Amino acid sequence: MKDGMTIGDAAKASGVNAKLIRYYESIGLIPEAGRTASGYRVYNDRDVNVLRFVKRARTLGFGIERIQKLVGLWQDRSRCSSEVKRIALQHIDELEAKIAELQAMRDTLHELADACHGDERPDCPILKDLAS
Amino acid sequence: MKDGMTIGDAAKASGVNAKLIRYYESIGLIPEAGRTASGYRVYNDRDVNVLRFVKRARTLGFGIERIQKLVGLWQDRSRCSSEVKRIALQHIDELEAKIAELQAMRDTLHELADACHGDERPDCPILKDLAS
DNA sequence: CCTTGACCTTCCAATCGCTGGAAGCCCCAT
DNA sequence: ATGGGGCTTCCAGCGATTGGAAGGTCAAGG
Repeated sequence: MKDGMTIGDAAKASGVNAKLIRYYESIGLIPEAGRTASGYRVYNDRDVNVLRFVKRARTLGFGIERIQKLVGLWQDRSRCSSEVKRIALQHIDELEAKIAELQAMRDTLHELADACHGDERPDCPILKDLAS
Repeated sequence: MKDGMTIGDAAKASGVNAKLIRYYESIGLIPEAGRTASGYRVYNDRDVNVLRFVKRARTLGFGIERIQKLVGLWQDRSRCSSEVKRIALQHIDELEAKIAELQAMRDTLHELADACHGDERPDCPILKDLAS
């Protein structure tokens, strides 16, 4: 094999660890790797690029299913960028929703914590709120 | 039983559904409920208050383990409010971290989406970024 | 009294995206 | 040939639910 690497090499080259590469294969996110005669998976630079794509997409918070679509579009030279953008905007919406949810939690807690003396006395607005 | 309700009644009264109440019991978040002769769980108003407390704490994003501590403090009349506040502040820190992470994702994606024409052409900065 | 239907019980499985471990094979260097 | 690393598979767990299946119980109506 000229271009072939083991899963460990592909892991180093892509930044996706070997365990996770196998997992991605098992769920069909990436295609089944080729094998040596003794059963070792074999990867090439193209495979590593796919892994890097996946890793970057995960970093941006995309779920596996959406990444599958994105990989498909990436490899489809006749794709419409509108399709990609649609997926991105949908994901942004979900991020916004989650952010708003967490901010609401933080704001409420912040108010409660501000109102709490935080000393040796048992009186506590935080617990009062939770018990209400 | 004067004060006893079934799990369904406790669910309605607390807003925590029956399945979840059983789950909370199974993991030890709430104590084991009493039982009727035929094996039905029995709840009283005090139990419902605990369930409401748990529900409110979940709404604020606290994890189960921390809620366990909060319930303990709530029921400990000699608690220090500082202990409660410490837990709340810790949780706020974690919320902040998560918010920042999601915002970073959103901001990056927002920039990419802005740069993407979103039309029938295949050229797409979003995919370019992911492939980089 | 019997049936019906709504409730209750337990247990098992799936979600999402990993991560860890166990048991066993392969490959290379000493 | 022996050791140690890397590879293989499979199984299990994380957190916090949710769903379903299979079966027991209860109250009301015919």
